[in-house]
Amino acid sequence: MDQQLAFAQFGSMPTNTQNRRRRPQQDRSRSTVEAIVDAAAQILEAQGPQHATTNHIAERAGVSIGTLYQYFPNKQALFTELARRFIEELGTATEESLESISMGPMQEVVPQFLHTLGRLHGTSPRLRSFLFQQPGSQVLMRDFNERIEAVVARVLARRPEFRDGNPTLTAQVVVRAVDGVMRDTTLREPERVHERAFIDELSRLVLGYLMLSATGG
Amino acid sequence: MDQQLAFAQFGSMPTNTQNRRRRPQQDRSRSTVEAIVDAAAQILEAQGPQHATTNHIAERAGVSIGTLYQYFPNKQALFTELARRFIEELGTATEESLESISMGPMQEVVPQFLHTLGRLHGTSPRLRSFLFQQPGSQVLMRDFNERIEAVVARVLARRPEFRDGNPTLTAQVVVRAVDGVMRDTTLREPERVHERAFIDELSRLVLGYLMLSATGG
Amino acid sequence: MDQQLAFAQFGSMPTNTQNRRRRPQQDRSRSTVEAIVDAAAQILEAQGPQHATTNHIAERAGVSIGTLYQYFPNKQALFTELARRFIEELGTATEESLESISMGPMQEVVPQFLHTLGRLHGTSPRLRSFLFQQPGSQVLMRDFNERIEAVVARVLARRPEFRDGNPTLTAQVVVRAVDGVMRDTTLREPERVHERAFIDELSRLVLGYLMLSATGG
Amino acid sequence: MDQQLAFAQFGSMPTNTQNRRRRPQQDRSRSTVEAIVDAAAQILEAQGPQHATTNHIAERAGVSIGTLYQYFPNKQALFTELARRFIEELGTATEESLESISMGPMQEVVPQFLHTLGRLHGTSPRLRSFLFQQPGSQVLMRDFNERIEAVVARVLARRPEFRDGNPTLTAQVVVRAVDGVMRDTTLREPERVHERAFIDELSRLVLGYLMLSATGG
DNA sequence: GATGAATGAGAATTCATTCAT
DNA sequence: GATGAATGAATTCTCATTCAT
Repeated sequence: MDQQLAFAQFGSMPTNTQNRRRRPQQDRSRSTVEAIVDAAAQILEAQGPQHATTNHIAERAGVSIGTLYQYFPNKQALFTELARRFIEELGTATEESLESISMGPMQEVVPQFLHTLGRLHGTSPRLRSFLFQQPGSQVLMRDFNERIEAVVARVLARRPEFRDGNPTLTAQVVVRAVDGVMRDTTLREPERVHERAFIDELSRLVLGYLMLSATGG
Repeated sequence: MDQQLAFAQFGSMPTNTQNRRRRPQQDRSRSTVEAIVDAAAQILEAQGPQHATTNHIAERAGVSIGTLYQYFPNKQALFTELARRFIEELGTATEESLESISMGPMQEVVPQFLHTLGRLHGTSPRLRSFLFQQPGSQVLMRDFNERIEAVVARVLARRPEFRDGNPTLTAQVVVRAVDGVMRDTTLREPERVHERAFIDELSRLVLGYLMLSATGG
Repeated sequence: MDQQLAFAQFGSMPTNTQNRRRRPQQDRSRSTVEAIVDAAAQILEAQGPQHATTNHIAERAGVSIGTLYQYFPNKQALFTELARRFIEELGTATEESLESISMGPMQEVVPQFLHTLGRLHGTSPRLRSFLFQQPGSQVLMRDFNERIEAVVARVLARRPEFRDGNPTLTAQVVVRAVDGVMRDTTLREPERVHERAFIDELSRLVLGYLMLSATGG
Repeated sequence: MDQQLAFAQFGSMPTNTQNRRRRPQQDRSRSTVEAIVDAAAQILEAQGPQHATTNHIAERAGVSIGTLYQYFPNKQALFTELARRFIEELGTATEESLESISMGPMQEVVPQFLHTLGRLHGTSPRLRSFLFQQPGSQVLMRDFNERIEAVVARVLARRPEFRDGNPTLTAQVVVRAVDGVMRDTTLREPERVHERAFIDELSRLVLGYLMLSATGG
């Protein structure tokens, strides 16, 4: 009932996290917003969109429906904020993992990266799927993917093997392909995402492609 | 308004009646069912799920709401039937394209196949996305993907290069990766799916992987 | 499924039963009406009013909905006809039983009568209750009860003990009291209606009253 | 329009919330529930079940349809609550009348009691008939009748004349017989229930039976 | 006469949103 | 700020009835 949403664990919100010195009232209302957004995320993940009614969300958040509308002009705005946070956190977490493992030999780096990605993907598959379905989440998704693709492109560009390739395009294809396999697999066979065999096979996909791309195809 | 839904062009298929309230006994009612399912598909694709109310669907189909409920016990059953048809047709079309192009050299076969897949994917992206989201479509999706993966595996197995590999696993990864890239790209940059550069890059992904897999990784 | 409705067994319809010489067509349509009315009775008794939709009735009767409307202008008319038949048959059966046992000593006559009444009451309690609830069945019910009350009054009047009483009033009270006990008991403890102890107790009720009434109260 | 339903005058009673969606927490909502239940009772009594639609009930209660559903999960639950209240109030009123008049001579007590019962019965005959028809009201009815029968049995047991009889059985028959006569008569000739002649005749029925039962039949 | 596909008014119910307290 | 009672438009679904074949 009170479990924090899993995706929230990958780090705290970066949105104006610095220099915050709030008065108690603000703290209270801050945590109210938090509670509402978390409640929405929980319900979406655990019970699906049909159950994510504003009344249900408010109840789960432990506030009245009136309070919910004090902070969000309408339901859509709540989902949009949730999407924003979700992507923000997922993006940050992904970037961090990526940066931290980027300089070893490809044969090691790739599986490590995929393993991390699997963990991130496995976190809230239904929520993720729902948010990416939302009207207007195109933009968010684009931003998110561009962010990830940019990191990957940067990582590739740093490597001598890719001096002659097109890191941007390569990154796009890699990220989307991995994303696709992960998403499908997460929804259909959630456990497999963490299995060694799965990671290895996916690594082969990426490595094969990178090798081809490195040499200019 | 009256444009036939694209996916319907791949030919009709046998009709299971599981989710049907009444089996049509006259020609008139057969085309009525068709009209209803088509209307649902059109609205879903063009306007999204929010607009796919039973009344709207009936109206678009040119029948009364009562008629709709004569053939479907509830809204969900209509969507289930739509999903069944969609997947059936998409599956058949995919299989056919695949089989017909399967024996040339890899460097030619793969782009051809991807081109076809791009066309099929581009057909009804929102509808597709919606249907795959539906409760219970897990099963349909699994069946569909297994079907495609089976054809790909069969094609691979026929090739001498893959004598030593694991065609089933390879097929799974290829199909899902391609599916993922296609899906993402279709939703975000629909035109790109048909561009030469995109197809070529995706071909590189597949070819690189296949080469690695063929030699046993 | 095809069992004739129990209430129909107490004798055939007296409505223009004589001199009938129908052509086959007429016979066929006669039995169609029969089938429809019976189907309605069966559904009402076995499944309750909620399930007695015109479509369901027609289906059970083995005819199309169109045919039903060929014979009855609307649903209400069907129920009215059913009520007419029900009461007609129940009335006739009751009268016959009553007349046939009327001249023995009271201590024997009354239990016999009550036993018969119990059998008649037990026949179709839900149907009976429903029909008597129908708008416009007031009249039918009044007629029916008056008919029964008239027979009872006649029977009483024939007896020397009641020479000084008011047989009409007495009959009214007896019939309604017995009817009330029967109805309650039939609905709540259907088996008891046929039990000796129940009949005996009810007999005491009637006999006590008749004795008081006979002597002028 | 705004006349309080007669049966409501017997005093309020404890409220069980089993069939309630939300328990009123403010005074406002308590009276809202009251208004809804009363409106249902009024419509049922005055216009019959066909007119007792949820929209009509809400309108008559002066609230929106949404408010109705805030307190009752569905229409049936509203009727169940109404039945509960009706029976509760009728039961209490009956018990009170009974207890208060129980020790005089039979010839006086019985008519008094019947007069009271007539008044209670005359209150809402259609509503009563409808409620007792409802699925699941078997239980309520059984409880109600057992309650009344228990009081009558207790009253009888206190009397020396019945020392040798079976007060429980006797009470059952008396209560059901009176109930039956009352019910029939209320529906068919509502005014008669209050007439002296009717009460006297019914008294004779009861007295005759009690005399027979007292002496052991 | 019979059929059954089609109709559509109307009923139940939901849920995002408002607003008096 | 917070509450929760109230709102009512919108949605799903039913079923008596019609009518072309």
